[in-house]
Amino acid sequence: MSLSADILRGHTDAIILAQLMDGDSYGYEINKNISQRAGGAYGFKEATLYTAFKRLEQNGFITSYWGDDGPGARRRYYAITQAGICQMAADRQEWAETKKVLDALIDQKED
Amino acid sequence: MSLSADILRGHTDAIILAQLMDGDSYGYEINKNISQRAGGAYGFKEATLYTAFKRLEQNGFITSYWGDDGPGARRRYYAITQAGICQMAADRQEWAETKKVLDALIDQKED
DNA sequence: CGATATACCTCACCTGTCAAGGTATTTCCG
DNA sequence: CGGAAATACCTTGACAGGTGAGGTATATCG
Repeated sequence: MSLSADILRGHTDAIILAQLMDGDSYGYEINKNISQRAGGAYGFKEATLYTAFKRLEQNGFITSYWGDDGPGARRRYYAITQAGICQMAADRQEWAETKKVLDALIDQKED
Repeated sequence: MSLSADILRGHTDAIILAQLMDGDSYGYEINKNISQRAGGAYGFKEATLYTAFKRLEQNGFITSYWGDDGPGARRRYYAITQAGICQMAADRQEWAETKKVLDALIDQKED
């Protein structure tokens, strides 16, 4: 099953920040890691990804720099900031809360 | 904690359908029930609610009818359709999948 | 009679997603 | 060497859902 976009809306930033907790990375790689971790069930569209980077940087949650060119084209690396780490923690709490609320609302009432 | 709107986006329809599984109801009441079930952490804005009703009805997931006027103003009741019940089941599965994927991506890595 | 609660509805605006299109570099194959 | 493919980045315009602000109508209470 693949998830519809609106379902993930609002979690985009948290997902990217979580990836950057493992160390600096660049767009293509971040997206590949996300797809892999999600079991292929989900991946950002490029436009979504770069829009998110811009937003995150403007908010001070990440910084970026041009890295050494490896194989292929030049890469822009992103690093999480202190503020980004705080935001990430808040996002995790919000996700925990979301699960509680939605479980109560979409309530399976099974058994 | 109150949840930001984007987080719930995409779940609006599922939440309403879930409420209607308990029987026909009308806008104000549905919203009150939702707020209550969510422990006050969340409630739809009226505009969101009525937009959703219209969308759901156009998609054939609910039907509506004017009910007996009780106390206060006239009420429009909504009922879930067979298609709505199917949709609800699909939404629940999607929610289960969402939890899995997001838990993997936002990964707490605690202990 | 006016305030308040109930109850419904619409419109313009904002934000995030994404299809489509574009640029540049490197590698691989023939 | 030439061209295709993979890597890698970025922008634009359109679209959909949420929502602030505003509007309507009825019943109740003081």
